[in-house]
Amino acid sequence: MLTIGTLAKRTGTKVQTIRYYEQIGLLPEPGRSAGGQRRYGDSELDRLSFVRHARQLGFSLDAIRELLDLSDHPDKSCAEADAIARRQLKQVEQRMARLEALRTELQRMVHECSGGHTADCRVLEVLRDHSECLTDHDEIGA
Amino acid sequence: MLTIGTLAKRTGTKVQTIRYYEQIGLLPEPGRSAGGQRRYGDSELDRLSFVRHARQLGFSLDAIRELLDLSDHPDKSCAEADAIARRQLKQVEQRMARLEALRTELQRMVHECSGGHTADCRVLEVLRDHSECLTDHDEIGA
DNA sequence: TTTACACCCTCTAGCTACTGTAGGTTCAAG
DNA sequence: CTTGAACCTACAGTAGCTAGAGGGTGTAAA
Repeated sequence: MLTIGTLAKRTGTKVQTIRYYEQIGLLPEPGRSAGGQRRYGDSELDRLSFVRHARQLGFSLDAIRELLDLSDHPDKSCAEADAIARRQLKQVEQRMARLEALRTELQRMVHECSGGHTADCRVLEVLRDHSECLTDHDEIGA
Repeated sequence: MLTIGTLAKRTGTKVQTIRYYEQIGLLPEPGRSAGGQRRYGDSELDRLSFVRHARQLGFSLDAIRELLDLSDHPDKSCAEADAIARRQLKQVEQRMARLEALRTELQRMVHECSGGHTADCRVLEVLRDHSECLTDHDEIGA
């Protein structure tokens, strides 16, 4: 039987995060000690590891909920899990493409800056004049 | 004199977002019509364009605040603006490296999935077994 | 002039995925 | 039996918006 702190250490999660996952129903309510403290077994350890690993791969908590549900029903078709993973892959690829454009523009800004006064700063100039920009006007926060 | 809606359209920003920027002090309080509606001029248009462009490049609102301040003081040294941009570039490069690792693992998951039942799903299996994983145990959400 | 309707106003709450704090209780070692 | 680390609940805060309620304004046509 593990305490919440031990579980946290084993999975690289903060204690609060574990309680949060329980609160939003991602982890089941665990057993308690006589004094009311949470006590975990191996199944909870596995489940939390699954969640953390999926988070590290960038899956949203909603996606993880679906994946957990699929994992709990071994007879269901694999297609759904596959679709979720493909969706995630696509998102990652889109983000990478977007970041690459950003990197290019940032590099340009930085390389062209000569280091004088802000009046002639290339960095600020580029930010001021959107017309020189390579990236377009759509989504922020890729 | 522009209404907030016009300003929003011209800069590709939502009306609410403009009011939000004003609220957190990123944009100055504009003049008002007799009836109390916001009216903007060209300087506000420029300032908002600057903000949006910087946001598109992934700068945080705090970083943008600094950049705006530098932009308002043409005699200051350019070094600070340069440092902010370099910091941002570094962050973008880190995120890209991280996403590349994710992409690799996601591709592996997806390619190895044969499409049967979830019991044998490669996607779920990889998530379950962290030891097969190439990415390490640190930050989430790169 | 009235009326229609798009647009504007403030205020508040909600989103994701946590993280931190306050004020108190439990557990295990010594 | 005492100490101190670890636990408990409950609530507030983070970034950067976004959405909704409930009402007021501005302008153009009838």
